[in-house]
Amino acid sequence: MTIYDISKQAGVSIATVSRVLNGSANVKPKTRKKVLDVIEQCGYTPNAFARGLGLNSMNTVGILCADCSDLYLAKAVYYIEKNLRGGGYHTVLGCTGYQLEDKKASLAMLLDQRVDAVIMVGSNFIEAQSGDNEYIRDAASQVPIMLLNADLDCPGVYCTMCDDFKATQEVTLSLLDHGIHDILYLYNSTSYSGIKKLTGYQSAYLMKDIPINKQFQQYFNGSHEDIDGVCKLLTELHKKGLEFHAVLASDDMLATGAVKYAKLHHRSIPDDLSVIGYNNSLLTTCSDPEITSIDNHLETLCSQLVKTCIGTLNGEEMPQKTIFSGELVHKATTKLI
Amino acid sequence: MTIYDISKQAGVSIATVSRVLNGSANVKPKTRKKVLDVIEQCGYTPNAFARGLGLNSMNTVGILCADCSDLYLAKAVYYIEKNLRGGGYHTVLGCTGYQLEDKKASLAMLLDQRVDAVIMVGSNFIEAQSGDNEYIRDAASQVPIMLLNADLDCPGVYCTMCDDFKATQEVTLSLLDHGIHDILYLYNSTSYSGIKKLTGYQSAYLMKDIPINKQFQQYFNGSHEDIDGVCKLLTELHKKGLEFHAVLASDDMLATGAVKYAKLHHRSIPDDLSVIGYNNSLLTTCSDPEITSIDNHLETLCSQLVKTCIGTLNGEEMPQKTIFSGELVHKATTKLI
DNA sequence: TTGTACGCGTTATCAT
DNA sequence: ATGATAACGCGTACAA
Repeated sequence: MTIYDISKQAGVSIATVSRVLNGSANVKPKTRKKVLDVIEQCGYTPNAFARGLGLNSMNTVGILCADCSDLYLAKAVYYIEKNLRGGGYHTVLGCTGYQLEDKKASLAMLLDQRVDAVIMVGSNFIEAQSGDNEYIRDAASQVPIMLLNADLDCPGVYCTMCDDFKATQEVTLSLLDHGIHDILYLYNSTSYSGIKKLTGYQSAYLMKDIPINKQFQQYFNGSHEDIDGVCKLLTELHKKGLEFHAVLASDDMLATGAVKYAKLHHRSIPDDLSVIGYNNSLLTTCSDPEITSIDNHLETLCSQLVKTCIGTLNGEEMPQKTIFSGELVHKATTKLI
Repeated sequence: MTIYDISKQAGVSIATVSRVLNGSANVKPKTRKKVLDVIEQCGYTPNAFARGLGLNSMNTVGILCADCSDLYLAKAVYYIEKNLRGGGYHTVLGCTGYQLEDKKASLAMLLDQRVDAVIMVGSNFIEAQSGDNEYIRDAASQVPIMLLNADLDCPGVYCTMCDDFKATQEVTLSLLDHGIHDILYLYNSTSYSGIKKLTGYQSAYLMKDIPINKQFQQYFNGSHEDIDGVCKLLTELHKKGLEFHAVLASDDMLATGAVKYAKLHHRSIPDDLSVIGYNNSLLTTCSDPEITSIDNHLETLCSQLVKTCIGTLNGEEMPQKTIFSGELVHKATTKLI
């Protein structure tokens, strides 16, 4: 069933059918109705490939994320897809994993597929070595690239992020002000935003002129679901004699591990130990006590990102960087005001 | 940059370029090299739309799920996408929500986009009223439809699922055998597999000739993340005087709520109360104690589903139904063998 | 082994 | 307001 079949049955030319299909004004109401009737009756749908060939677009945006089964990334994908759909765009998804070569390959696949734009979700897409981001710059010369929670200065690259630095800085300051100076910072990512969070923590110490103990910055090198591993790490530190009265984690999973550790060693939360997570995800309410966590307003970020994306595709001038603030959500693992 | 440009620069016809591109055997090695060099040098990529138009396929499969931020569905999407990519297919994602009309619209979008097949993830896609599944049957006449954890008898529809009935039946039997007769069954879905799980529970009572108390079948009508709501529901039942010494949940989130309830009311797990979840997700290890849960081998299901999908697309004869067994994974909320 | 020419189903540009 | 026709870029049957 093609546009020709419709045109014949309706007794008009394909041009007229096309006009009806695309809502062109220049078509007599009576003709329009006739054509629409035939279309309805035949259950005709325009061929998307032919349309794509002609317009050089299938209204499709690619989403890249390392692992869409990750609690946080999954939510991001969800919000982004929803907003894209609302804007009339299809979403093609690629989970790249954390290896650079795989990221490159996935991005190349999307470009081959002629997506209109690419959205890269998660700061892990920006590598520490500037040269390793070259493939993103290259891609940006072909289609707009949108980054969520990452930063890359380059024409065609648009960044939407939460000010993670400020968020951890403020929380750390607050803890220090309450007399808790031995804050263990627990992190599992050295990505762009991972580093931002860490430096936020460090800067608070600098501001208060309190010396930083490197022992208090602990990198957890395990899977994103290995809560027990986190518990073990803290237990080791504990046994080594490291004293800490707060755990600030770059991730709710890590914070959950900290709560487990506290229970295992009968340390009372929040009196003896405060725990603060990041993302304010479902995990914060699974734990007992529920975990205080930094919320980076993911839904807002995603909504704004897609607005910027669609705006750009419409040829509008859009901001290269959009930055929101995080917010500490108090629950039961802290006794701060 | 088109195939014409390449053909000119290489001094051959577009047919030869096309042959090189598609790995046709009938091309002289020397010619092939020359063409490949030009392609390499120009960074040429075939236009996917034109290719799609000619072949009537862009090697794209649509995934539909109600909510890809749901822990379980996200994992499914992850595995499926991975397998599809491995098989050379692109993935377009649609989150439909739980409303029938939205599901219909999403499916229609995918068909308009001319995907090669559609994968519907989650039993919530099969409605209780048979007529409400008509849109799926219609779609199946156009492209193969793959169902994960759902069942629909219809040509062109392929089902891959876990035997949820057997899984809950066996667990319930085991509890009954251990003398626990007051098992609260907690569920939040009346989908195909939701019903299967429930009837598995019921059938165990029938087999043992133990009367069923309807009070023990509790439907939780809340959000998929409302752990506190679950806790409240159980508290209410408790206060009403309903006695139960086990909670069998259709979902780990519900089980997490049950653990919370137990703590709140100082009921010891597993001595006074056993708790069993479903899906064996991350949530089972977030709780303290860790939750015994039924694992339905999602990764295996997804891998098999994609095999069936790709096989079908290759014109091979594939089984209409593939059924795997679930497995109880013992953790700390049960004392069964 | 290679080249020519047509078809795929649209959109868009001109005429009329 | 409508129609004829040329792109769009590729795959492929057929010819050479």
